[in-house]
Amino acid sequence: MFTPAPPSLDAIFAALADPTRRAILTMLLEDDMAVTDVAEPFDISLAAISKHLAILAEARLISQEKRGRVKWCKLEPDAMRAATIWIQGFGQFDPLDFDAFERFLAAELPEEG
Amino acid sequence: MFTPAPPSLDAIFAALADPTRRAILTMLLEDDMAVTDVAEPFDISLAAISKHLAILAEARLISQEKRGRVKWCKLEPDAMRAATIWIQGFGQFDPLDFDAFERFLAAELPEEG
DNA sequence: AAGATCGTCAACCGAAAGGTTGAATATGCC
DNA sequence: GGCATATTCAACCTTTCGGTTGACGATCTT
Repeated sequence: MFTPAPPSLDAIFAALADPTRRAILTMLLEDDMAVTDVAEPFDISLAAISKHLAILAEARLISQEKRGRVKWCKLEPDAMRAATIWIQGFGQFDPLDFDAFERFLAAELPEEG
Repeated sequence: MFTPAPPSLDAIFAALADPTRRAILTMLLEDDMAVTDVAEPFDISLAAISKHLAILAEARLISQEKRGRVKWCKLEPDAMRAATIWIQGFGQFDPLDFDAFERFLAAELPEEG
């Protein structure tokens, strides 16, 4: 198809809900990567990684371009921006207990590396 | 438990991945609501809504307080903020094709009301 | 006390998620 | 051509998800 359907918030948030996929996105922040290289640090099969990448691509969080036998994966920030925009539709949150928030982040973020 | 576990990004994004739950959050933006009133506009059973609310509460996107026989649901923006913070860890996205982005929003947002 | 209302629980269901393995399909290299 | 590499496909399995229904425990009302 020439004009593919826009990614849904369903697809975007669902894609982001999996820790493996979030880790993949973080890896792609560094550089574009081939599927095999994406798979390398994980303990799951290459086929499973391939599926994860398909889900990320479906949500348009990444794009995939095949050059030769290698399929390159590239971060596509637009979909993530769409997610934040939706969330920010919830308005200016009240200015808030930043200490508690920092503690929350300190506890949460190491989980992802 | 006195200090419940912090919500995981897994739970937050998974909670946001469902359109019914996003609609509920949007409703709660207006005002705190009782479970029955949350359920009213939807075509699914009260039990199903109750489960959705439990998932939102587990992710700490809402809190629930029982007063009398009524359980009040209240938006809790911290978890959403955590989600945006994670996403924004992806850095300053390149300034971008706003036309395309506007078109994307026009196509996507009506779905949620 | 009786009856209505609010909400959850428990058991069940079909579909989707996330994983596996083995075969298949391209492509690159000698 | 023949072999190795890169990736996906197909079939399968188990667990989770989103829904249903009916019974139940609380709580208000009369």
